[in-house]
Amino acid sequence: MTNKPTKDLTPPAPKAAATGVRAAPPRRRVPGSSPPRNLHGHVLHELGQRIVGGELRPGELLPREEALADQMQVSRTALREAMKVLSAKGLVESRPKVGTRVRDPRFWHQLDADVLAWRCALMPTEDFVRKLVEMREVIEPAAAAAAAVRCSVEQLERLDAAYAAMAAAKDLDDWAQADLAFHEAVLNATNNELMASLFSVIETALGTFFVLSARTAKDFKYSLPHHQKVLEAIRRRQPDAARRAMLRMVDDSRANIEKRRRGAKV
Amino acid sequence: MTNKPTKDLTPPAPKAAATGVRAAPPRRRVPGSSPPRNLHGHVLHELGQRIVGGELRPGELLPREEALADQMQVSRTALREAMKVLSAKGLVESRPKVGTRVRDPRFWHQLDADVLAWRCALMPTEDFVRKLVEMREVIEPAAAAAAAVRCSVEQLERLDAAYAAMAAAKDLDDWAQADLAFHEAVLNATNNELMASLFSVIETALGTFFVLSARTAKDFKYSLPHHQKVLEAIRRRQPDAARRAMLRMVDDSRANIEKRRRGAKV
DNA sequence: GATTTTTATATTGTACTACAATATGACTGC
DNA sequence: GCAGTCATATTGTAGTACAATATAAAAATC
Repeated sequence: MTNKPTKDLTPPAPKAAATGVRAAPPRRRVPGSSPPRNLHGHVLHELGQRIVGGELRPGELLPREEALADQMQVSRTALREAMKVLSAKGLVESRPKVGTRVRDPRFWHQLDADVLAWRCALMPTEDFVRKLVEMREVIEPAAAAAAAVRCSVEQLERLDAAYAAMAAAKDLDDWAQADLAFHEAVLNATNNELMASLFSVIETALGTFFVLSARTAKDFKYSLPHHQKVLEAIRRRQPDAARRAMLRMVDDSRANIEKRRRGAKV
Repeated sequence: MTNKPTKDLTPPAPKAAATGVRAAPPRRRVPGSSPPRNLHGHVLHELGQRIVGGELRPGELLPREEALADQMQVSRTALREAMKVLSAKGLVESRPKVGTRVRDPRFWHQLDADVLAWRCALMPTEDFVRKLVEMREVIEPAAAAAAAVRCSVEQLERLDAAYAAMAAAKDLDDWAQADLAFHEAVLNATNNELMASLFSVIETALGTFFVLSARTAKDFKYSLPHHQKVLEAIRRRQPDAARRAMLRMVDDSRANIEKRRRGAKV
């Protein structure tokens, strides 16, 4: 577990110091987070993806700040601001004299939107998809039930609007956007901001599903009836019906994803 | 919604620049997070608590970095490192020329351990406790069921150890520590790190409960049988029994907290 | 020779300065 | 009245210097 200070950490950006613009790394477009326009944002993403992606392994000691800043072609100031954020997400730990170490995944803030997005930067593993689905099965039926009990008329209107947008969707992109809005509206309708903050997980799960099902883009509206049942149960203030309808939706989605996986073994 | 640059933001620390040590703010000891030893850690906590505690209101424009750094008696460098973390937690948003603004609570990362701890820095509201309990009702029964299906022998041993520590607890502190370990062990036993990351919520909920029940510290072991039922159900690989037992435990805990609240209206 | 104490040293932590980038708002011209 | 231009305030970035800290080597002591 010795350090390798000579390991290549240089980002793909081919010294674009003149323009100040850095070339985007050739990675998949991640759903949730918009590409950073700040320098420390770039550094943050770069290091975050390398750590979560496994390129930088847990326990590994990063080069010292000055060297790392040089390799990344940024100032130590910018690097440190990125490091503080990585540290806040539980990915690294810095101590004087000893250096900055990648922490064990046990300490990572797995529900953080960036961490989730970085996990999906590469094609997500079957195991990770399973875990995402499990989270959906736990969260969304409960949220639907709570929404049926407590949602306001404004929140119901937002649900209606999202459903209408899904019904009117002309392509997969439209559908994906409206679908996301629907599930976010359900979480918000619980009037529990802790529940609503779990949207990062749902968003990642749905985004992954959309990517996996992208090649068979036809029949993307197949789950519309499921959504309608959830909506109607919430409107009628029937928590149990809402829970069951949502659970059916998620289970159906899981079955669908497993079928696709078996079909076109990536 | 105009800015008030003269608003007092000076921390309680009475210019302890000579020693470098800052006086601890007279706030409640928060359960999860250890007091920061770094300067930007202090600044982070200070600003975080003020924002989450409502002293700095959403939409409000903070003083510019130089002025704020002066008021906090730290360098702009340290202040900015704290700001980046606050920004990563969704609490503030900085833009050139316009300044740093406190964001709407809708954007706060409510599941972040620090944000949760800051919400509990003041006495938590009844509403917040209700939301915490709702989260427990959703998360923990599902986790217990998943643990019954998938937990390993090592994980079961950790559960056993935590239960033994609870049974052997001599005072409320011992009990609280072991109780926390038990619930963490259940989450870990799901073998789903996303589920395990929800421990910050459980920790906050249990911590709040301990504080609320501190004055009636006798009979703190009353929930031991509940824990035993959960443990045995997991050991016997009975997910439904585990789910029901855990749900009973949480509901019992909720009833208990409501009774205390009605009794000693704070 | 083993153990404790001291010292050296490498790395992060903090402060300060200077300047670049950027978005707002006022000003100008039409 | 409206579009375009420019001044300006604030954050963003870079660089330097030094303080604090923890490891490891070295020295002193038993």
